[in-house]
Amino acid sequence: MADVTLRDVARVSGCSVATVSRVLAGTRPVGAETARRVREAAETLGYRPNHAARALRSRSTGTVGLVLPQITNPFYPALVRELTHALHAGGRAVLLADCDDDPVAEAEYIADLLGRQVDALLVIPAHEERSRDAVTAAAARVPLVLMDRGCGPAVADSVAVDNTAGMALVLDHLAAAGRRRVCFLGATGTASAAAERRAAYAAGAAALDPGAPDQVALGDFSVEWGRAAVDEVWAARPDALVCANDLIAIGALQRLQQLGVDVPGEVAVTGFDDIPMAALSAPGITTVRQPVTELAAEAARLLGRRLAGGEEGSPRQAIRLTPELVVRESSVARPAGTAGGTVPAPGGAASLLAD
Amino acid sequence: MADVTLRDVARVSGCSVATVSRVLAGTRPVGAETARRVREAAETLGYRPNHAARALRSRSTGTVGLVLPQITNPFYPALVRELTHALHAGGRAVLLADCDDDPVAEAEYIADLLGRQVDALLVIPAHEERSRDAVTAAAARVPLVLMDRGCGPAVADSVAVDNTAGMALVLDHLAAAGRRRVCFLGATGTASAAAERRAAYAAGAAALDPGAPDQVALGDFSVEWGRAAVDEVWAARPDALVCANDLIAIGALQRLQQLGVDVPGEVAVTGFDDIPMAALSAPGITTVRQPVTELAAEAARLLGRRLAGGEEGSPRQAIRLTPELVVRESSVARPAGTAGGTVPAPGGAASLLAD
DNA sequence: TTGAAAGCGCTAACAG
DNA sequence: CTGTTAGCGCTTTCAA
Repeated sequence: MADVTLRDVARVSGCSVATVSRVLAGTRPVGAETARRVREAAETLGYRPNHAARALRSRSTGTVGLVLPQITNPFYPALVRELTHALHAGGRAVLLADCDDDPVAEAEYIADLLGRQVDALLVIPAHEERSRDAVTAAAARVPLVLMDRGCGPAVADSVAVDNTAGMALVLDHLAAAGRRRVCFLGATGTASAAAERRAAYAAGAAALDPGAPDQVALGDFSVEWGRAAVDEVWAARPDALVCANDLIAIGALQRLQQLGVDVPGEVAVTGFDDIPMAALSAPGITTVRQPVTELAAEAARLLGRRLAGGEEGSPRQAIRLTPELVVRESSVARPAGTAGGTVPAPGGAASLLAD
Repeated sequence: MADVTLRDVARVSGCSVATVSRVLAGTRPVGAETARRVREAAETLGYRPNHAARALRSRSTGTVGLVLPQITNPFYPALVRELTHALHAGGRAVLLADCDDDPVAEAEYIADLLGRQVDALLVIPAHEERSRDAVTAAAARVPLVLMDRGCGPAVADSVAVDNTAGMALVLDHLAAAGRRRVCFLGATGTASAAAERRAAYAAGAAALDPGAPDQVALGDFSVEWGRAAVDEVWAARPDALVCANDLIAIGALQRLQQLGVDVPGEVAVTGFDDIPMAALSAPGITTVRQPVTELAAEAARLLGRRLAGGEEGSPRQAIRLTPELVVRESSVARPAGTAGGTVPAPGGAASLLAD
């Protein structure tokens, strides 16, 4: 029951601790027979390496810190899931810190994680500017990958969705569906999601309607703002509301339903991110799905490369992954035959189970 | 830049490493002047304790493992948030493992976390029976607290919501609103949320309607089941659907709207948990809010007590916290004056911000 | 291919 | 109150 150490395994298998270490770590060639005996002894004794000792000696804890602005942001749980799986697959454990959207707390968590000898850091910065110092300092000490949001140019390797491509998918879809009077319900600020989606809308909407780039209402990424934004733009009688994320779209949809407006008949509504709620609202929301699994895989890969070494001098990488359009009922009128009674197919909706 | 060790601090402050250790850890009284010099030296050198070395020596990593069935379960992000905050407040870091509802993966993660010398474990078991062996074994090695779900009697300390009290809140509310033909849309299985809520419904519903305890449809905790369940019970023309969780309630609501049924006019719908989506659906769903902050605080407190020691022999504690009823539009007809046009007050809905 | 030995940075006896 | 000393369990030279 008590902890079995390398010495115990060495004694039982009749060789030295050094040999046992080599067998178990596979760092150097060891005689086949010896190796077998060692492995057998380790097995029967139930040997478990002591990571603290290993870390002290080898200066590597096999641990990665994950710093988030807010785990309750509905886009993050799926990302955290994929990240932990990708990192665990590489034999690493994940230390989680939720900084509650506070850059000061974020800096403290980062310092604490560095003190705990994390091998690397994965950070979704809480703030475009105010996270920069802490992130830059941390990036000088360990490999660090930024995710989802930016934090100034070339501060560290980064992985994020291609917001411009995503917005283009939405606009193409709306154009193909014959929508012409388009409005954008977005968010203020310089954060990448807000700024890039805004800019991509402005760039792409002119092709639909010369006046569209000016039909813009800016607030924050919330349901409340989505509700309020409808009232700001409804007088222009748009036939499509392009929302900068799914929460805004949900709010817009609620307000439209309250006003008795037919969606998608009178107006189409689109979101961005594909959070679980986008599939569950009625009508389901057409949105841009972030490639969460690929985002996580890329982040893990970048970390792995830097950890493997030999990349010290290589330039920062900024990886952008192309998202996918998920078409649901909020942008496409149902075929006439299925108007009543049938359950709408929740297009590719992930099944949510909970208790 | 290079790592500063206790020796460096000792040399600069002119005393022994032991003294420095004492000052910084506060384990023993140290002369005021010496302490000052040590602290000053540590400060100017930028000393950061090496947690790996500390862990190796003191057999305590200051780290707690958190093992979850599925972070994407919409009830867990808020719980994870509160747990990490509560534990960080106690100076502990959190190692996160998401086992994807697989008890085998769960056992592996638990073993890995133990190998990493976590001081304690917080486990939301993936399965009532199949998680038991791994949990029991782990509980023999470190303090372990079970959360949210059960895992056999007296396996470890546990913290969960009082499902019986929660269901009683719902039934009282419906009775006061004059509802009499009540149906339960629940889940099969022996997991505590399913079984306890089912039993509490059966016990409480008889007071409303002698036939109500038999008006039960059982599936799983999903939106899909919520939709299907309506069709199973609708023939009985209930005036209230009591759902075992919010996802079932969301599905039920969707199906009812599709059938053109007025909610809450013809039928009231209630949920359980108060996940974010419950506030965002239209109408908002009346539900039982789990006391997430208190749940987390209790779990942290139990862990702290066991870690402080002196409790080795004390019996397992099973703490049940009383939830709160959150009344929204799905169970209460709007006052006549506010029927049209105004934005519904999203009763206490947490503001969700995302990008 | 293997073993002996030297620590990694820190804490905890044990003296003084 | 403070210093000396002995390791925690492991990896990694250096010799054999």
